[in-house]
Amino acid sequence: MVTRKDVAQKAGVSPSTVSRVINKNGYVALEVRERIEAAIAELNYIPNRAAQNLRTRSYKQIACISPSISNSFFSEMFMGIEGMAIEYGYSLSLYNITKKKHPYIKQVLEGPYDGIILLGSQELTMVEDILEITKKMPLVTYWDRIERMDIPLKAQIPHVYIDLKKVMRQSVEYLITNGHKEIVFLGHYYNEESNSNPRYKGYEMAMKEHRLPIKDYYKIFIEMYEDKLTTGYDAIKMLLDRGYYFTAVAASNDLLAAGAIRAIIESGKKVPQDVSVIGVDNIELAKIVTPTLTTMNIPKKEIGRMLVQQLMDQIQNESTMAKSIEVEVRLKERESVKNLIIS
Amino acid sequence: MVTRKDVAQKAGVSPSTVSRVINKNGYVALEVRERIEAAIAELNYIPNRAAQNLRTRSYKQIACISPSISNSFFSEMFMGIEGMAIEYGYSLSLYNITKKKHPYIKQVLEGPYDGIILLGSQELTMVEDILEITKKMPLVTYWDRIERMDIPLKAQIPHVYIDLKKVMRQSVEYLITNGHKEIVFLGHYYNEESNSNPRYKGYEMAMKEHRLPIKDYYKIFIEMYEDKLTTGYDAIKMLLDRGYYFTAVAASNDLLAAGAIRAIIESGKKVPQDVSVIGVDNIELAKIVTPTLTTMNIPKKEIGRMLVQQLMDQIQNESTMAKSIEVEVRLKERESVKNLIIS
DNA sequence: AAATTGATTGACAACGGTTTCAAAATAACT
DNA sequence: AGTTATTTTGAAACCGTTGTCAATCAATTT
Repeated sequence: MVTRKDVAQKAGVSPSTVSRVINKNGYVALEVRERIEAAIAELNYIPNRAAQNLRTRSYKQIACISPSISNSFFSEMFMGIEGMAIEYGYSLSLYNITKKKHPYIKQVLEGPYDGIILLGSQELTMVEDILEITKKMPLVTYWDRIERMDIPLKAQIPHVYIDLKKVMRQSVEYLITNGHKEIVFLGHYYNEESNSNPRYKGYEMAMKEHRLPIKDYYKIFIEMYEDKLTTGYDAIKMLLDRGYYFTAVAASNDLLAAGAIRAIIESGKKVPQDVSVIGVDNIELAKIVTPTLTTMNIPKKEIGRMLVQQLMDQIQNESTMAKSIEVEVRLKERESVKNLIIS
Repeated sequence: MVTRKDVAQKAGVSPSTVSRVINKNGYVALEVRERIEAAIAELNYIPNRAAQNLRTRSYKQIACISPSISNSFFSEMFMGIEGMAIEYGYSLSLYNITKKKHPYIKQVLEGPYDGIILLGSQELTMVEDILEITKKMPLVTYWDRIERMDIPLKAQIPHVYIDLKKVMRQSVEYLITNGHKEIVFLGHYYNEESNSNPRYKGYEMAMKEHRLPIKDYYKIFIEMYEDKLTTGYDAIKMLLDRGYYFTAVAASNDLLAAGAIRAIIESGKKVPQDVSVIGVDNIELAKIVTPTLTTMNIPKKEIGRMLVQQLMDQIQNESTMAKSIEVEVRLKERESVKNLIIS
């Protein structure tokens, strides 16, 4: 292995001077710098990263713990994270957590990282684990569940979030504005009762505000798993088979919405002519589906960037204050919602 | 920061002994071991990874360079890679390369990695870069382009691959077996002439073998970009608009196939009743699309695992022989192909 | 009882850098 | 010419481990 010493010898200087050239700090005579650079090139010298890490007490790496990245929601967010991290000179390790196991906490804490970004879905991760990490290493999360935690706990975990209730409410209000009255909520199931389900609350709020009754069959709660992509399909198909009437489906994510569309089309109806569908997330799929999906765009890249910024804040300034940053969501209009008023 | 020294002091032993406990090697009296373990727990001691890396000259990390991981083809492969890497006790850094830039080579070579896995699509990466890396660090690739390189070059780059020609041929033969004769090839465009286009070659071979004429409008070549998800749609739509006749579309990946389906449905025809569509890849999308897509399943997870195995081979045994491993592809039947013979 | 073996420990030399400090050389001012 | 800044360098301490080696001590064999 070629070391700094070899370079120094070849260039006829001391190792210290070579360091100065590598790190571009301190004074180095032009002539000497060139000689050293030549030696570096000639020897194909690459500084030993482990030694640098040891000496500088920093790894220039952050770990990202994420649910299955096959889910394009998270992969897009990851892209945002990566882009921003690179701007800060950091690279990223990725840990996918799946349903079965998560010994990741130990691995990550013992790993060569300066900080951790946790993307959480559902209940895959435990609060205690997070709090444990927080004590040992800078951490920031994007974690659905955090919204449902109590204030003191929330205050301990830096996070970037979107207001799910608000999002769902906007989504449903858009449908209402377009003349829809019979709107099915196709959403996530939470272990707790539905009144702690922010998505449903948003739906409920929009409906109530506009004095629209919520019939029983409007309420569909689904357990989302990575491997169950057709749950939205199944649910809406059942509704249609039983002859229930509705003019729109407000899904709490695009996957469910896509399933709904498929069920509707298969039943012989048309989207959006007969039934409108709206989603949340705006994942790639939304552009591919027929018809293309109107949805609430969650700015995943942007969230990724903010996560990194907040983490860097902690790493660089040792600021202990756990920040909470809300990201706004906007409607992305496409083809899957019909305006019942104009026509 | 808590170091091994602190632990040693607390436990009343020498640092060396603490090391023995951590690494579980050498002799340590039971009683002493317990004392040390207690001290470790109490002090919340975590071994400094940089020091370990430096000392052992290994990072226990590998870098994965991949095209946009939003593409579920690659994210699935990544999942396979990650799973296998963990079994070997390694973790993964992920670098997404995009169209614009790739200064990744330098970054990765200077990074804390024991090896590199390169997932390549199209021409994003340059052969010279790869060869440069090969000289400095264990590397293994899954890279479409490698199949089109000349033998001596190929022999220098360890890789796992699928035979694109064979795959496409199987796909088309399946259509033919199902009674299709007028089959449109909807495939990738390569810079070179089509006779070095393995996908097209496979199509051509199947058609010729069965004495089926290839009409001009059967041949569609498309430049695939991440951001152009609708190119398959556009192409087939044009064909339909102009009134060309065909009973099936053999697409060279699922994205193109999905676009084709959408175009066909929009034109008022049905899939597979009027036109059959077959894809290649078997990405998640294939299950979601309506109708679900019959496609050639590329075992992405499996490829990922083999990539890691081959890399570990290099890392551990210093075996310099660049291996070439072919992975077999199988048909995954779903709903998008109609059997014209039975009906 | 002496000698051999095995278990158990600590001292110490790396590993390959960064960074502080002081010395030496050069340039800039009185 | 003498003094004071400013560049330019190398020596040396240190980062926190691993792993070799020899020393110690108890157990076993001759």
